[in-house]
Amino acid sequence: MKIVTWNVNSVRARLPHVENFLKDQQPDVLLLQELKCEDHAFPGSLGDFGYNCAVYGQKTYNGVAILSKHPIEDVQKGIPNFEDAPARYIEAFTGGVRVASVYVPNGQTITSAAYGYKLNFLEALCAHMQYLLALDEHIVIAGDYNIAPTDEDVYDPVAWKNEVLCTPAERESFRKILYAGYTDALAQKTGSTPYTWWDYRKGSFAKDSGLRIDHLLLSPRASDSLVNSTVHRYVRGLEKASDHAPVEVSLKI
DNA sequence: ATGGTTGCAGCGCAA
Repeated sequence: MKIVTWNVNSVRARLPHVENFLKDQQPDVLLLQELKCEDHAFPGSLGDFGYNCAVYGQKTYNGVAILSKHPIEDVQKGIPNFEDAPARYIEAFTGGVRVASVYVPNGQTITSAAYGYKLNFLEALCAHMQYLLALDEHIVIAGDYNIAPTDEDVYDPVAWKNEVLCTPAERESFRKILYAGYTDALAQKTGSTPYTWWDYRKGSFAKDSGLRIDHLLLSPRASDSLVNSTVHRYVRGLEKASDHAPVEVSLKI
């Protein structure tokens, strides 16, 4: 069972890349973030590739979706018990796994209202993820968390010290989710750099100036079935690429 | 060099 998360930075602008990715990689489930379109504008062609689609769209900003080769059931849009107008969370049960596609707010700057909102969002997300653990299912909550969990996940930790994406409060929020019982599937990967996002500016990808901010968090049951995880870096190197690469886990289910 | 790039929308904002 292959599950992939990918912030596409506009699904319409990225349509050829998404189609090619589905054809080439054949994931069972593809979790998308930053659709930047409403439900009616979501490309219907993706269904033609053999995927069912659950879409929570929004005009211009945000938007998340679940694509699956398996039937999609029990769809939940938005984090329960969290008043949150932007389309940043969608959850469903598919192929024996409960999955969610989450787009955590960026946070802009530490002094902005957006930063406080980000921390509130993370608190609500953590509470809901804790609730889900009681179901004792295979669960994969994946997406753009907009947090680099440790200095190991940053190309220049000194330059990024206390910058948004790397602040102690954000990292504490992330650790709370792990302490609740989730496993960061990519955390123990060694070898090449683990980055998932490279800024469009300053030739960041060519210099591998990246951060690891896209994560797949696994419930204990899902973690026990984890076979492999990988970042599809080549996708970031394509013409007209998203600034995020797809990130994959394979589970033995 | 307080910059740089992208997407949406149609100007500045968010990232």
